[in-house]
Amino acid sequence: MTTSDSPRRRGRPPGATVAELLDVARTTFLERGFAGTTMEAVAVAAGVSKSSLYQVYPSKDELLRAVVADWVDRGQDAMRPHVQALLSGPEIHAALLTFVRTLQASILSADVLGMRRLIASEASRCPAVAALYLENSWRRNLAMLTEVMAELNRRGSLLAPDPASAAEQLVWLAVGAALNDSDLSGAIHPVEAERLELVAVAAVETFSSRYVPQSLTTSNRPRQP
Amino acid sequence: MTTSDSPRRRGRPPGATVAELLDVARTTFLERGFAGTTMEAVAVAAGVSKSSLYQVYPSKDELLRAVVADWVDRGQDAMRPHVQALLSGPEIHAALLTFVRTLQASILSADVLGMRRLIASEASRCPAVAALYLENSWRRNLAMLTEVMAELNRRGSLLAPDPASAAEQLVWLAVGAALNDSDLSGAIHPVEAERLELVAVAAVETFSSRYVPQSLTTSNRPRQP
DNA sequence: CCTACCGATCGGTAGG
DNA sequence: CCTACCGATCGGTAGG
Repeated sequence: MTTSDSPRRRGRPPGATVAELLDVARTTFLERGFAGTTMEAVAVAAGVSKSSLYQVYPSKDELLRAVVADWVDRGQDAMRPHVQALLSGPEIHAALLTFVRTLQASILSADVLGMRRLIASEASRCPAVAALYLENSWRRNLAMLTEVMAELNRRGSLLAPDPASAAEQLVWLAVGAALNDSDLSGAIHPVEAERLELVAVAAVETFSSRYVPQSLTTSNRPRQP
Repeated sequence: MTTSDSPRRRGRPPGATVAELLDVARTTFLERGFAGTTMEAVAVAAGVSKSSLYQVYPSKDELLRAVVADWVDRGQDAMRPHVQALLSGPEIHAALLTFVRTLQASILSADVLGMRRLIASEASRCPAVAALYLENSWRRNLAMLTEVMAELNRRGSLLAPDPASAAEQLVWLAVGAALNDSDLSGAIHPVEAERLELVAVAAVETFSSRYVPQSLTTSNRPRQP
């Protein structure tokens, strides 16, 4: 009843608890899925009571939303340096291949695939959560890549009058098949590295055929595939 | 007690009921999702008792499996004529564009997107169901397209030493972005036809840059995109 | 005796 | 912060 109770005697600081809560919740969601995760399990794993958990996140859906928002936030700029690297390489073909490999490693990591599945599985029930990811992560990164495509176009390294289309094509050439396999598989089975590398090379080859000016390809790439 | 009771007085023939059951179940799953669908709702909608439903499908998972198996089965050859049409067209560029449009219309139809979401949402819990779709529908159609790519290669209409890679690239250029949007959206919102057509044209353009021999493109397609 | 079906209800669990 | 508990729901089953 009194307000004079010392706050420090009642558990950990809320700030630390919130971060820990989101981490524990994310892990549990990834391991057991949304439906398979109980609020009690999250509370126990985080070392708090169910009541406390509900005081911070008034519903299971709100907890999911917070987990996704936090995750999107923390990964906000993870892709930027790799996209920017496309501008610094002396040779466009090699830079593209490096970028595609990085793109594959990022999008097809167990963590990202798991979050993607979690989000997709609840997309019909929680459209706002899915939209959060689609807008603030996927489209944000795609816009970043589009910007760089436009800059490469200005420099004459690419002939891509529609940089947004070029960016999308590169992404889907690079990860479409593997992403589909993941979405339609039970387990997160990392694609074999060997096959992935073949896909990466083929993606860059096809992308270059369309967008890299002949003058740049002939000198660096044998004409016969 | 007597065996002279006429069987026809006791309910519909099981065969007809099974087909109706699967249809009702599929519709309900698509409308409410797997978790949102109760066995009772399916039974009621089909006009049978829950007990009867359980006698045919001993569990909800088995019902899902049967729905997917039936759906995959019935759509088994839907793609074949469109893939084959790639061989009969006099001009490869036009044939490719027609095919890509058909591919988009098929994969991005409300029905197929809905089933895909249903399957993907339960993929971690029912890997066998997801595998059923991945193998007997997705990969089957892709193998069909690969065969045709190989034939086009033999005829000299394409220069695709790796027809499987070419087939995959065409598919992902055509539907990657839209499929991703659908997987990460709450509702089945058909992509705007205008944007989809732009994607189709761009997909064929990029695919052709890599795989259609120069001799075939220069005569039919203006060099400047 | 059998098959197909129904009304009723159980045990167990989840969010809150 | 915890224990105890609620109203509701659902997959699956048994008696007739």
